[in-house]
Amino acid sequence: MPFTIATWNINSVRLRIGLVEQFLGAHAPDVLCLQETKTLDDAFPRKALEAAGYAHIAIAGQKGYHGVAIASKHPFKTVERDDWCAMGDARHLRVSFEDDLIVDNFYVPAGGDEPDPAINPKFAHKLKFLRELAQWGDRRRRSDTRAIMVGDLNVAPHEHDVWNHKQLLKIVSHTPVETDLLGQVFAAHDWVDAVRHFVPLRQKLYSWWSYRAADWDAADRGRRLDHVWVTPALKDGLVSTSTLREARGWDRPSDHVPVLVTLER
DNA sequence: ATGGTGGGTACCCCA
Repeated sequence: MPFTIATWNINSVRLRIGLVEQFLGAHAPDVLCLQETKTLDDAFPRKALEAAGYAHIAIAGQKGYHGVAIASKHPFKTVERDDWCAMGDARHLRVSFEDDLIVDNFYVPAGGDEPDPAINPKFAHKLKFLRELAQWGDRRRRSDTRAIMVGDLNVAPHEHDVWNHKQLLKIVSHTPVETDLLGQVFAAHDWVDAVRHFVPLRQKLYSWWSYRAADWDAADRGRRLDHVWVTPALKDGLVSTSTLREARGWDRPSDHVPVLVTLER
């Protein structure tokens, strides 16, 4: 049975629940992982997702900032939430399914504007979060573990994950210290980039375009900040991927678009 | 070199 997972930084799930419903109606992933839900759990639009066929919902919210959620057509076996950098932020959820498939959903700190941890505490926090992720990856996992890691990792790791590699080297999300650290996270578990598995590294691909550009589509100054990684046990089952650029042009859009991966589980 | 827009919240935080 093919299984489709989607990840989407929604930038307020309450404001954009209509877009979420539209997306689910059109693409019907088995599992949708959201970031930046920006709402307390009590105010999460649970009923709308249930009505769309997603009866199983895991939420980690906080007031105003951050917040992640996982909505699923299939029941969870376990739901866990880790605290990263001992900040108490709602930036992570892990669920498993009856067949022991694991899904981790992350919202990595954006890191502010100044890429210097000595003067920018937000950037220091981001680097610490990525170092913890690399350590987390060090935990020994069985070679047959079937796990998927998704989320807004707020790092565009490769040259063609940004519109201008040379110019972005000084910009938070594409600085060498960040891309090196994300590389360590990636290597720690022998992850497979399920999107780049299908889209060659030489081809530009973005999942985020700033709200500040006058014409995001024409300027096309995007970055690929949203990722879907799988363990080697799932690699041979990878079927397809899509990054829904058109969603950036929807009415009152998120600045991120959904990224989907289909695989045989 | 600068400032641009869009969330949340409560007059300022964050992306």
